[in-house]
Amino acid sequence: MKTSITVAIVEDKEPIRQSLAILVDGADGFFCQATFETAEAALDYLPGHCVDVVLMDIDLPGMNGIDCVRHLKPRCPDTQFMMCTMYDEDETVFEALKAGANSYILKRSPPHKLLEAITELHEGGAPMSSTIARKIAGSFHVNRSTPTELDVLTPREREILDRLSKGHSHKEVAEELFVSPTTVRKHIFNIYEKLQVHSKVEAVNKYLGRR
Amino acid sequence: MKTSITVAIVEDKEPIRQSLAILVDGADGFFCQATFETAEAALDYLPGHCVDVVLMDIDLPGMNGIDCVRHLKPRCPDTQFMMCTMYDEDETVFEALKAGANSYILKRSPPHKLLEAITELHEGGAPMSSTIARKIAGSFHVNRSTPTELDVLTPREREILDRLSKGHSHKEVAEELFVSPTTVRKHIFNIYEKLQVHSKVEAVNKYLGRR
DNA sequence: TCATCAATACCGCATTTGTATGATTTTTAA
DNA sequence: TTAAAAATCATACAAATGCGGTATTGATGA
Repeated sequence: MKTSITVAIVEDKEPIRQSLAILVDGADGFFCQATFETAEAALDYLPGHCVDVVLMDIDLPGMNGIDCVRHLKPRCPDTQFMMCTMYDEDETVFEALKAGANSYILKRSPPHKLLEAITELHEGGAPMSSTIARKIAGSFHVNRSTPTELDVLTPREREILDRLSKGHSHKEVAEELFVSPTTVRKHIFNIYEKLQVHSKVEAVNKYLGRR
Repeated sequence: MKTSITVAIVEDKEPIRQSLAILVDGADGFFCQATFETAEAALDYLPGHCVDVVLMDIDLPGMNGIDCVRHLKPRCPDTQFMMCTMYDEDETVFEALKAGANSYILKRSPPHKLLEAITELHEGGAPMSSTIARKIAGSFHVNRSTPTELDVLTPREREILDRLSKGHSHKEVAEELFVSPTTVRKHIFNIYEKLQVHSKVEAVNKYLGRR
């Protein structure tokens, strides 16, 4: 037989905590090992009894759920933390991820979705409510509206500039592209002429559109 | 009746393109409106005939799928782009998201998962293969411009770094601050130590909060 | 077909930069 | 008041960079 996924719940509101515990314990393959009303109580118990998955409310009395994760994650690196909350404000989401949460689910999700998410989380995924996922993906999106200035560069030149922008040296770029360092230098020289700059930092600034 | 989700496929390898098209067209509620072998062909057609969802391979001959998305997204802002590829290297994933992709699915995903993902994408989600989602969530945990990292710098060091970020040379900074070039170099060396970098571009990237 | 451009490559020189060591003077904090 | 941190300057060397010229090959286009 396969062992159950052990779960802990941190949630201050009695009825919600109860129904979550019942949901988890009632399902096949899940075991609700502990529930806590406060972040402090969880901090006290969990480091010695690491569970597979923690469902963490954010809006708790005293220490909030995000800070609780921040403290717990280093001490229970194998435990997966699922933020489980009402709100989906940008800042809260990103703070939670920075703190070490692996998943962010809105409480309005239907029960079967929650169980699915716990399983997915335990199997190495990072389940997110769809609006959350969209926020996260969108946070990477940069509108690098080609300021026509970069259009004068050849594809090769752009590739080299891109690597320079990552902090690579002439030699490193040469090795990455399997060409000689002198070739790279020549390309860079051409890039400088086209962009009217005289150093890497200036070129990279133009490339990344920061003025 | 509800209208079908219109889909376009960009994939150079014939058999994969075919089976994707058949999969999509054969399923209820989906309509494969167009397929392309190259990014260039997609760039030519799509801006005039925006579809709901584009399945985009990354490893294409000529322009790659990421650059293709970069060009298409601004012109088809309502179209959702799903990267659909073999590999899951960090850089590729983040580049795709920066370019405007909303979803990133590995080709090894089973067919029914792919259809589910298309639906989820169309409904406002951002479906990711689990390993990808974990990468993305994790990227917030470790990096992201950490204001705390710059806190270790002294005000003077920050001032110097700020001028470096504008593309000024050691000597120029020295003149601006009325100190000797060697002093500036000493400061820069200390900055590098604190930020754990070895070049101006890397330091400036950290200063301006890139990865 | 010829001209142009992109990509490759080499040589060389002066300057800038990265790294290291050491020292003096302010400023700040304990 | 004393110790620690910050800012200043010097010297030195090796590596990286910026700038100039030149040249071959392949692709593109007029």
